[in-house]
Amino acid sequence: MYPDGYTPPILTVDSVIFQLDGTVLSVLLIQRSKEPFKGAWALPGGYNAIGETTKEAMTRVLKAKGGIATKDLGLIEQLYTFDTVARDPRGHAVSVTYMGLGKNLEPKLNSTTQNPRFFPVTELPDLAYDHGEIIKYAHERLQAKITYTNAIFALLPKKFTLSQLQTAYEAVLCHELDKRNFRKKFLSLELIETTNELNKDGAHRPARLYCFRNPGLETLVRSFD
Amino acid sequence: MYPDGYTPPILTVDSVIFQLDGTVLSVLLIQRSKEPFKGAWALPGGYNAIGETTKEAMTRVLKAKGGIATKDLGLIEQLYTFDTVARDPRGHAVSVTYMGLGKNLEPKLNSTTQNPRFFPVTELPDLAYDHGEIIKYAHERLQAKITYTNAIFALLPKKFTLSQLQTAYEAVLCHELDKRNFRKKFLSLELIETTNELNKDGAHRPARLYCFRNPGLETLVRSFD
DNA sequence: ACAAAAGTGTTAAGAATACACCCATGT
DNA sequence: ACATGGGTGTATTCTTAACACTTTTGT
Repeated sequence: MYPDGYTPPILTVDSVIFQLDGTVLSVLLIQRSKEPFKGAWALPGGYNAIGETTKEAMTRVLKAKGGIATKDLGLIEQLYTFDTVARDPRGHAVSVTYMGLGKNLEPKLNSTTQNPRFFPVTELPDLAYDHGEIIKYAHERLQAKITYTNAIFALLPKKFTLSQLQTAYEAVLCHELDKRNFRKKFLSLELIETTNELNKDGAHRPARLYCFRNPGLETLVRSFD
Repeated sequence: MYPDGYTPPILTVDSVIFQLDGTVLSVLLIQRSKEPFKGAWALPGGYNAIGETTKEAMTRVLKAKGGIATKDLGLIEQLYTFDTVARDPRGHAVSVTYMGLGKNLEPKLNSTTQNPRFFPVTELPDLAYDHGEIIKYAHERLQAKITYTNAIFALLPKKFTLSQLQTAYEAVLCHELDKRNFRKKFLSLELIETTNELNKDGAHRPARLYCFRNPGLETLVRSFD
């Protein structure tokens, strides 16, 4: 099977799935059904077997344990590979982590899902393994990513108001932005354009809807914030 | 050994070691002594066995095949994990890659080194596997890294002139910078301070030597370039 | 009429860019 | 004296940051 005398460590994948819930950034967690850390909350993750890419394993595991289909995510990115020998009490496991961004995700429950639920990043329960560290790392990466790319699109509906856009930035960055400066700056980047539709949703002036010019990830000409 | 019916892929590590040779950025390659790709140039890399962290494996392999001690590197960073199932013709291998930065590295040859040599990044030979892609990725990461951190320190001697510093930036970024603007900007970041020593090295005015205030990696207050 | 969010401009400070000459040394 | 790289300043443009009121709608 393997070359002479070589035995590899276990390979696992873990996913950090973010979405916006109202004005806060949330992350998908599952509740472990087995030891170790039985009953504790954790990132959806599992084994990566030979013949399967890490992304395939991530897709399979995310569906099975978290009830989320990878194709419903707007952006997926490999984050980091965690491999402290001691991180899994069962033995040496190397975990390749991915970050996924989506919107209005609703875990579809089935016989293998493990109580998937979105938690605000500011109110996380106690977490299994080193998953708290992984989420922190993912959040920092996301904060950086939205300042030099248009990655925010993956957290928003196709058509959105400037207020929604600003709220998304504020949710990820965890601080407030000045409305006039935000709009001026963002519009000057020429990433979005107005549709001529209006969003009438309350007892106030309707808001214009915008959409991104290009569907994919782009690097900004001037970084943001 | 493993949980029920689970067999992991092979785990390998590969290192992209950069240093400056005069005014160009160079990368360490070895010449493969076995199939596949026998005789071709490649990044120093090898198996990562159970019980060994990826960083430990990287250290061991870099010494064995490349003749370079990890402790001689000024900065080491995990880059990305490459795992296209087809990337290694022998079968499914997942490679965790690291980037290392050093200065005046001289491979120490021994019975296991495989003809290690530094090649300018602009003049690479044909490379085994997907190592050309990996080097390109590492180079881009390094370019980004020196614009928002003081990572350049790892490519320079402890004391250096502003011209050496500028040359290092130019070598990594592959484009020229304006001398006056470079100096004004870099000094305003307050990362370096003057020693009162001079570098007398030729038939011209001696240059002041500077050093970094802090020994470790720092994020810049304003990003560079 | 009131509540609620949408939308809008100006000024001042700071940062980036473009650009050319004198200085100190060795030969 | 000349060749070589070291060292320096200013003017212009662009970017950021601070800041408050009017508009449009539903109730």
